[in-house]
Amino acid sequence: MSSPAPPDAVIRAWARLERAHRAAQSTVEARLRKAGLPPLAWYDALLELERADPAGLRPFELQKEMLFAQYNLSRLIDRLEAAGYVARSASEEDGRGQRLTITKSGRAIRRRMWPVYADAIAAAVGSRLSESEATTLGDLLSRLYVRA
Amino acid sequence: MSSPAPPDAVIRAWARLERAHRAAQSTVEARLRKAGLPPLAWYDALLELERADPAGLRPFELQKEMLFAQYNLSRLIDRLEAAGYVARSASEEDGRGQRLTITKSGRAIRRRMWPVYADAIAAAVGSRLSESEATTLGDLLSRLYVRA
DNA sequence: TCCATATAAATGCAAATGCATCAATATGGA
DNA sequence: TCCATATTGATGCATTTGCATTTATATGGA
Repeated sequence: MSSPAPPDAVIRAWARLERAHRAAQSTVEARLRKAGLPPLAWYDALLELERADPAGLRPFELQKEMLFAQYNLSRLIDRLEAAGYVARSASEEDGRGQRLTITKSGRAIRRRMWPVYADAIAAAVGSRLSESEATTLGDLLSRLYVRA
Repeated sequence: MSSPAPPDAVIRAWARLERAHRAAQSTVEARLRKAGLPPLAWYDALLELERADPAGLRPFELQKEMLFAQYNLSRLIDRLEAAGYVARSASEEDGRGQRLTITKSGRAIRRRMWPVYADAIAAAVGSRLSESEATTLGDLLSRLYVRA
C-alpha cells in the first residue's frame, strides 16, 4: 500500500516545515516567557473564545479549530480555568458536553499578551518575508490542513 | 521597543504555519507509531548521522542541524544510544565533547522507517501540493530559519 | 422500547519537554 | 602563567504530552 516515493521538492518542503516551525515557535515561546506571560497555546485558545463570544465554544469545536489533541485540549482548559481565564459550564444542548467562555481576566491577559506576541511574529516571520511572500506562504500552508 | 504591528498576511502565515505543522506532524507520527516504529525525531537524527558518516557528528552540530534544544538533544541521544542505534565516543579534538556515529542497526531501522515515513509525507504534503508549489513552499519556509 | 454503537470529555500512568543549573574543558587576554 | 569567560554536554525537578481507557450521554436502527 505504498505510494510512489514523494518528489524531492515535497520531502524538502516537509523537512523545512519542521525546521521553520521549530525556529519560529521557539522564538515566540521564549519571548512570551521572558515577558512573564503564559504560553502560546493559551493565547490561541483565548483568541478563539473571544471571537466566538458570547455563546462560547464547545471543547470539541475549539479542538477542531486549534487542531489540538482531545486530551491535550482537556488539560489546557483545566489550566485556563484554574487561572481564571476561562469558565466551563454544562452544555444545555448536550448532556455530555460543556460550553467554554472567556472571562474578563481572560480577555485582559490576551490583550496584554498581544504586543509581545505581535513582536515575536514580526521577528520570526515579518522580518524575513515580504507581505506578498507571506501571503503566498499562508495560502500554501493552509492547503496542508484543510480537509484533503 | 515594539515594532509596528505585523501585517495581516504575516499574522496569517504564522497562524497557518502552526496549524499546518500540527496537522502534518500528527499524521506522520501516527503512521510511524501504528507501524510500530520509533518517532520522527529518531529518523531525523539518524539521517543526519548517516549523511555525516564516517566521522560522525558532535552533538552540538546535530543540535544546530535539527534546531533541537540542547537538553532535548542530549536526551534524544540517550534514547538512541540505549536502543543501540547510535554510539557515543569521546571527542579527540575537544575533551568536553563527544562524537556520535550511527550503528549498523541504526542504519537498518532508518531504512525500515523510510517507506512509512515517505508515505506519510506523501499524504501530508505530496497529495496536497504540486511539485512546483512544494518547491515554492520549501523556499519560503527556509527563509524562516536561516540566520536572519 | 432496547440495545449496539458513536461521540464528548476526563484521567491514570508513562514518557518527553522545558528550565535552570552544574561540571568539565577551552580560550583569550592581562 | 593565570584567571575570567565561554562552550560542551548532562541532569534534577516540575510541567506537559501521549496513549489507552473510562465515564457519561446520544443516536439510530431492530
